Amino acid sequence: MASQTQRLSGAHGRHGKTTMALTVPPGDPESAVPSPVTHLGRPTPTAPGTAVVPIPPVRPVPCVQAAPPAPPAPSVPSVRAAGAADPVPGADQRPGELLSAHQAVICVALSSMAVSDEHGQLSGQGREGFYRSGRRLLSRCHLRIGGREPIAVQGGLLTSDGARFPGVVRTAGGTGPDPEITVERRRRAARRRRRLPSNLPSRRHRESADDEHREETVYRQADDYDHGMPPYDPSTFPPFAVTVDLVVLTVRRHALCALVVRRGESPFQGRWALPGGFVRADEDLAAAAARELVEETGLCAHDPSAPAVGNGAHLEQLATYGDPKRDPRMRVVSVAHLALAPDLPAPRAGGDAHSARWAPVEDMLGPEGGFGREGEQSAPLAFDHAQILADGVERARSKIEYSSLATAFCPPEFTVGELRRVYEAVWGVVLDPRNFHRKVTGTPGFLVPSGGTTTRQGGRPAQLFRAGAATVLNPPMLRPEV
Amino acid sequence: MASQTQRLSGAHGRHGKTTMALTVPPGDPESAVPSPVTHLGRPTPTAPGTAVVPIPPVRPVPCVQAAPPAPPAPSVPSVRAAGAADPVPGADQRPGELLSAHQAVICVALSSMAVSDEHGQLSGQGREGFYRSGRRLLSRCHLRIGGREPIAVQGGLLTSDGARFPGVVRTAGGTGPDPEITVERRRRAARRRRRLPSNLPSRRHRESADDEHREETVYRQADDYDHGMPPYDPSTFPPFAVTVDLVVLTVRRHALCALVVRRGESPFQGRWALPGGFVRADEDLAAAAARELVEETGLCAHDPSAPAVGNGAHLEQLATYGDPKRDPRMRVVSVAHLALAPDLPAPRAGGDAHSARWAPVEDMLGPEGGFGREGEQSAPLAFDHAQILADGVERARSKIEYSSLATAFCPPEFTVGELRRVYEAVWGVVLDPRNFHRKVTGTPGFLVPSGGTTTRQGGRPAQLFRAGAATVLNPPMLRPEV
DNA sequence: GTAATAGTGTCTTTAAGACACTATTAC
DNA sequence: GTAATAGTGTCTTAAAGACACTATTAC
Repeated sequence: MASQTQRLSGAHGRHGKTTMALTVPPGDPESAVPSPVTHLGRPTPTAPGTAVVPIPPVRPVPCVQAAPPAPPAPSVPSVRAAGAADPVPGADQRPGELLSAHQAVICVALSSMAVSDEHGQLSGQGREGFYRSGRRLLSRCHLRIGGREPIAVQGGLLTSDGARFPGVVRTAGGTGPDPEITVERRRRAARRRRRLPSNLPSRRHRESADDEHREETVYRQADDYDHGMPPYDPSTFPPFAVTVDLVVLTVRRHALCALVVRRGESPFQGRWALPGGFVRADEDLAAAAARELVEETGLCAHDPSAPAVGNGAHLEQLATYGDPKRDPRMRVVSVAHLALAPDLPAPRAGGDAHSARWAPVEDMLGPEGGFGREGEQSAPLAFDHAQILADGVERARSKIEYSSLATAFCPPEFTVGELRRVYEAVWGVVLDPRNFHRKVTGTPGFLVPSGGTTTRQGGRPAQLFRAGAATVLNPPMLRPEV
Repeated sequence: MASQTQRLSGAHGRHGKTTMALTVPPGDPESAVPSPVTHLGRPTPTAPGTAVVPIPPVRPVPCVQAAPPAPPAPSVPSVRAAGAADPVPGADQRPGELLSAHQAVICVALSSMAVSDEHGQLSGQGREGFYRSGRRLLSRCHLRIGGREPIAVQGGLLTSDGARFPGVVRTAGGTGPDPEITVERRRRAARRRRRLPSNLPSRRHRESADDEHREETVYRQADDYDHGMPPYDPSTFPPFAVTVDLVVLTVRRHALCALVVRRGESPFQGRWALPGGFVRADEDLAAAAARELVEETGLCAHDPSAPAVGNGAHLEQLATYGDPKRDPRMRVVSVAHLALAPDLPAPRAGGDAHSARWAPVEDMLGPEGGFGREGEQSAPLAFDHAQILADGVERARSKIEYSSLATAFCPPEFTVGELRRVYEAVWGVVLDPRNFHRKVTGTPGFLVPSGGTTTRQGGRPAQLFRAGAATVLNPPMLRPEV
């Protein structure tokens, strides 16, 4: 491994200028050879224009040289600020020793940059801090509270121009496991339009800002934290991905079916899954679900305030699933939505018949995923999608009891018998046609006659209806015992 | 402004070694002066050990020197890989010219680092790429599809050791606004335990991995995107913060009340808000809600599978709110939960009576937030919390119709009259005591007599009951018309 | 005693469950 | 004709609404 020595920058450019740069050997003949991967900094100590230094042991990070001139300290009420270049207790700073660039942690967003030690903590020691346009904007403010300096707990970049330096202070008589005061310095560069998520939930704060920075110090009493919970600062919010998953239900051939797509990649490669995708940066959750619905089925979700018209589908939020282990790759929180659609010709999914289908929910929710029709074995759904599907089916089953949502499974015009078959398919029961007819035609606003009749189901011509303005069924449609 | 010239690194350390380092003038006397902010690289061209270079115009980033020796290209099926050091068309690479360190964008996590241009895009040009232990792990693979090179669209670091280089290819006859094929190279460093979120939702992929890297190329046909939607790659998932908000309801003095806390900071400083907080990295959503509930009220949420025992509160997920503008600071998706609690002595909230209280929901859900008792004006709740509260109240109102959840508002032992007053407070109606008594005592499993009696409500001694095993009420408790 | 709540019983009304019967089509 | 579905009407039963009446306590 080349990890014990590293070639670092310091290559001299034109005009004798020196720059922060990763070293690349000049004129390497292999550089013109087609190669998809360029390894930089391999151990070639004899290459011209480069130099190799051993990696310093570990943190703390020593300061390269003395600190540059500094502006006067911003006034912080009730806090005495010590010099930033004060040697931090416990830090074996050895001035003059150089820091390995790859030993340090450097965090940047756009044309700003933050440098911390290898553990990702910003303590303000050495060169750590936040840089922009060549100026260190955020560095540590030394605080003394009652003559004591807080013990640094964790440092972190909040955004591209904001950082957080928390610490804790123990008073002399403290005996419990928790420190009595938590102190945070929050610093951010001014002159940015973007607001910072610096201190979302804390309750007390004091502020001090000068022309170039905004700085806040937050004090938390230990009794803010009950039951011995360790102080947790929410501004170090962990990275989440937010997705929407869709439970799209329809009634096909007297069976309740759900739309599933086949996964092309691991994990769960080849398994069926619910359709879904990531929520975009400026997209509402419902909009993301509607977009996915359009992409997968071509259905437009109609506004829930308007009655069902056209071939719009009903779409509502179902529940949110956020088990930390639900996706083995990363933390994904999925906001599941439920869509109820009339019988559609066929799933689209890029024209690939193997990648999407309507699957009877009965086949997917049995023990161990059950078996499909014609004996085709169907593995359980990917991720926790079986649970999401089960929750969606149960929501649909209960919701058609007390709402007029069953019409969302029907075409714009339908007969009483067709609506009854929807109830029978969703609930998995048989209903008395005469009592059902009395119920639905006797509930005001549930169905409105459209005038026509049809014999598409055979038998005597049946009246055609449209969904009425009523959305709730009171008294509800009673679901028979199983 | 000092932005036109920058002091850059190149300070010589001991032993003549040179390192990538941000410049700090040696031995600056002011460095020992107490100062909370250290500005680095201020325009002091005469400072020893430093050099100043003008910022190069803009991107593309020129390569400093020629590329180092490169390993053989990993085999990628159906793709012809060109050399990474090939001059990229359109890049006015001027070897020998030095790059301003602050012109470049550097993205790093832990002891890895990625370097891109100032626009945050990783194109593989120049020194751009992903570095770890001094080796460039991720760089651009030049692809040619049908003799054409994809047009780079966007580059981005996926995680600390994974990057993505998408591009699009137009065929000769393409006329529509969308490119016909989207190509992505996804590269990640091997030998890390952490799984990568490289390609969550795409369906087709081919892979090639060597010992040091994992690389994937993803092709998407244009017909994957319906209705002229632009290609959107979900692996560039935007940063979301995920929180839980709590609608904690109780019945106090014949009124349905919710727990609210006063915000100490902007936005909505001084306004009341629902309690809540960030979901931790390895925490389930329900666990986060239960933790917040304990922190705010001291109540333990009991397992929903077990019947109500002790002073545990009922806790269930309510809905998720993710409007992009719901928090002016950043994108926050909040998973709201509903908790039903018996009447508690007082909110805790660090002992500060001004920072938390039980507020009647009637006062908060009226038009414009309404007014509190005793004429105290109460501003509308912060953020979209009024909507969340309204949804939570409606959930509670409907759920006690068909479930035994109303007992969650009661102490462990309660009388029929106390339970009736819960229904009356939640629904805001008056119920006939005799019919109510017949209903609740006649529903099997709803109430079980505990044997004792009480006269705490005055009048004739009333039997004490506990909540029974039944969770659903069938037929439901009918809610009178308003 | 009054006033309050607790509890039982009766009558009425609503609406669901069960089912007999007729109507209209396809074949 | 048979077989299917569509639709109406009747009887029974479950359960809610309304309310008279008694029971037991505090004061």
